[in-house]
Amino acid sequence: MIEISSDVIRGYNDTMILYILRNAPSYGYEISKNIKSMTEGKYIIKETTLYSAFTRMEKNGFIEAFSGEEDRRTYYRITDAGRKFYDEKCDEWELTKEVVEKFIAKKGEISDSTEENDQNDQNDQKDQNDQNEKV
Amino acid sequence: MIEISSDVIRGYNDTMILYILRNAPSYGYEISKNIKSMTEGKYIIKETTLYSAFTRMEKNGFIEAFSGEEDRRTYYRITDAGRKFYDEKCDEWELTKEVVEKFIAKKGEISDSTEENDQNDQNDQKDQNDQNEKV
DNA sequence: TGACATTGCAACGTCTGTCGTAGTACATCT
DNA sequence: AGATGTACTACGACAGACGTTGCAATGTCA
Repeated sequence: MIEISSDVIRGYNDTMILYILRNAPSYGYEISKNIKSMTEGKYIIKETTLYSAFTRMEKNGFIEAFSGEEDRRTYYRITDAGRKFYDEKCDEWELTKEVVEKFIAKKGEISDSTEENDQNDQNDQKDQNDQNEKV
Repeated sequence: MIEISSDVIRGYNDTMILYILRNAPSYGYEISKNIKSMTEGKYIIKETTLYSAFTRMEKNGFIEAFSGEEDRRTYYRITDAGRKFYDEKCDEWELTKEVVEKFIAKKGEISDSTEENDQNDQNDQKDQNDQNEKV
């Protein structure tokens, strides 16, 4: 069973939380359940990760805390700055995906000759850099 | 200009390095140039990040160091364990992508009514969890 | 009624990958 | 001779994630 390591998801926990808060204010436990169900159990955010994300994002002005009137929960709502940050993270994700996927071998796509071609491509690009860009 | 934050790419620097070493042994400077040219300058790995990745991956048995005979460079080659680790990282990437993209708003896809529907979907799933999974 | 699970949160310390800064040494170019 | 490029190494700081613990209210089931 493949597991998502914390290093990989790092930097996107905030984005996930903000995604949920974009629709409606919520609180810790509900958000964690939402993340779990939305990913069909593939990703379960740790409690400490979640609550420390709240503290951090409140400090950064991305979310605001308020108390529920009929319960003892601490609710959070997203701010305009939070929406802006979320949008930027979405753009960043597209770029990250593009970059990382250049280094990912899709299953069934690799043959020996293909690998050799890949290597040649890399060298070609490197040589171009040496000549043109003076890296 | 969007920049890729280190938190986001964290956990994939090793994968990028291993991708290059899968084709042929290489050394620090060449690898960093390869990463830059392969991503068209969109991602430039920091020297310290690169060399600390070498140390870590050698300790983990994913790569092996050897000296170039005609130069003073330290070359690295990938091991079988390194290839296995790389393959696992590729599988993990597919899963990570699937998970993260559930929380990413694609441009032009969002309307007010759609957002409300999203919210309803989340609540439906949450309620199902409450009843079935006893989260 | 009593035991146990769930809900909801806070505090504390640790770990790890990244990165800023700095330094060394040799080569090449102008 | 000085600037720039190549090829590393060492050190320390930082930040996000997470393990652990604790605690209090509520729900559930026997």
